[in-house]
Parts: sequence; C-alpha cells; structure tokens
Amino acid sequence: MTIQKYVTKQPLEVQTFFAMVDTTAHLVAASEKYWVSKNLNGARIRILVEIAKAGGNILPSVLAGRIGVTKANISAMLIPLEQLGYIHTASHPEDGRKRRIILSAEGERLLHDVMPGNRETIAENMKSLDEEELQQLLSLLHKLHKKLD
Amino acid sequence: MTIQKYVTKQPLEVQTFFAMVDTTAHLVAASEKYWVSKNLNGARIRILVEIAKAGGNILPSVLAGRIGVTKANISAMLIPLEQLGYIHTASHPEDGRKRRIILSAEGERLLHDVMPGNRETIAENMKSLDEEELQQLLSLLHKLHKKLD
DNA sequence: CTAAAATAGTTAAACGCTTAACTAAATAGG
DNA sequence: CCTATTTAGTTAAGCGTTTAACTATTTTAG
Repeated sequence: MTIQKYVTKQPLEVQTFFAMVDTTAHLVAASEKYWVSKNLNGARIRILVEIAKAGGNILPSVLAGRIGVTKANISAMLIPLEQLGYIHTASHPEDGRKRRIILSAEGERLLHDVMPGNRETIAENMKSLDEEELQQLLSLLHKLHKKLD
Repeated sequence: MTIQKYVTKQPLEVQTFFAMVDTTAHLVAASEKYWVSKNLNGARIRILVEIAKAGGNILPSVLAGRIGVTKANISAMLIPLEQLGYIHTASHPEDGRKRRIILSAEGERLLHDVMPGNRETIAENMKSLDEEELQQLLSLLHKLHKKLD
C-alpha cells in the first residue's frame, strides 16, 4: 500500500504511451497557437478542410465520421461556422432528413489564406527529425494504429 | 483557388504530425474506456497519481505544472476529488496563500486497486510493437520533444 | 515601515467534446 | 398500405479545459 508503487519506473510500453501523449499534446498546442494568432481555432478549420476534401459539400454525419467526433458535436460546431459565413447549408432534395453542408466562397478563401502558414508551423515543429527519422516514426505509428480496432 | 489544393498529399512532416495526433487519440480513447468501465475518469486519476508521486501531498500550482494544465483547471478538478473523499486539504502553516492537497487513504486505496489494470490496458494496446520498436519510437519522441520549448 | 509588486488560488465565461434523450423522415415487412 | 424500425440530425446536460479578471497573502524596495 506504499505510495512508492506509483513512483517506480514504468514498463517500456507505458513509458512510450505517455511519451506519445505528452509529445503530441505539445505539438498540438504549438499548432493551435498558430490558429489563435489568426483569431481562428483548429477545430473549426478542421471541419472546413474536411468539407473541402469532400469536394465542397458533405453531410454532417459523414463529416463526423471523417473527423472522428460525434454527430452532436458537428451539429454544434456548424452553427458558428454558418454565422461566420464560412459555410452555408441546403436541404437534401431526395431525403428530407439530410442536410447538405456547403463550403462558401469565403470559407474557401479562408483556407487558401491560412493553410500554407499552418503547414509551415507544423514543419517547423517537426524539424528536429530528418527525413529518414520521420519515415521511421510514420511507419511505427501506422503499425500501432492498424491494430487499434 | 481550387479546392484541390487541400486534397493533395501533404509533405512528410505534416503526414507524420497527423499520424501522431490520430494514433494518440485512439490510444487515449482506449485507455479512457478502461476508466469509464470502472466508473472513473482519466483526468481525476492523473491528479491522484501526481499527488502520490509527490509523496502524498502537493500544492495546487505545482500539481498544475506537473500535469501541464492551468491552475484554474486544477482548482476546479479538486472539488469533486475532495467530495469523493480521495483527497483532503489543509492550509499551509507558513504561507497563507498556499493550500496543501493531501491524498487520503481512500485515494491511495483507489490507485492501488485500479492502476495495474490501467497498465495492462496500455500494454495491450501497444503490443503491436516489439521491444526494439518501442525503444525506437520512444527515442524518436524524445528527440522531437526536446526541441519543443 | 510602508507602498508597490509578485505570487497562490478562485471564479466566471466560453469552447470543444461526450452521452442520452429526443424529433422527423425514410424504409421494410406483414 | 400501415405499422414498426431504422436513420439523420438536434437538443440538453455534463465534463475538462482555457483565458481573463479577481481576492488574499507575501515579498520587495525605497
């Protein structure tokens, strides 16, 4: 029952897990700082990017699946995006339950303006690894990810 | 201005960044599922573990620093932990601003009960990598982390 | 010694996210 | 056809987190 138990060095898997969590959190925070500096936020941009990737329009539930969040969350997030004019929405002609989410010209323009800077920021934060190391890291991550379902 | 711009394949650093974010999110979700299965949650446990690591008592601000969240957040999180009886608090004898957060016997018991299962869950999720790969991943993460300040 | 600055902690408002309960529309089976 | 089930989306409540503004105490410097 000694407290010591929780201080002892962890097994390698656990150490690696926490290193991932910690390092990723730092990387994400750095990336988020870029968005904040542009008076934006990452979650909203992620949605706009996903609509763009889908060709400019998409259904909320598909969007949720792609981003990996719940429909409820997407529902909530679309409200400010519409108010800001980055998207607009239209009902589906063949299925009254569905709602088409459409990237507006303004939304496209926004992405065009801020995505290059975001990529630069990320590259900057990753630059302590050379190409071979990035490749190695990427393949380890893929291996890890593949087994997680 | 074509939408295509956001669909094109990303540079290696960016791919790797997103792979980290994605894989880590999956790992964390799997770990969180363990806590939920015990009617607990990861954030609260993290605090209790940190108090234990500090030897059983700690100041809120130190705790915040160790965990990497704000003092405001710790302040809020301590309330339910105290109500649940996992911690109690005492004023600092030499500095009236400070507040000593103390792990209760119940808190210790809780950690004792649930930490082994957590470690097992994590190990289970990491087991697609062998020891050499874990070591490799860990050292890449350290290299990446070191340059992030 | 006292006034000013620094420090520890709290509170409030906002955000992104979840689960659970709900509404409305479409589909499927007797 | 009509009822029952499934599907798409919304709403509400709760959690962990942040920033900003605040209070109370301690430290510092003239």
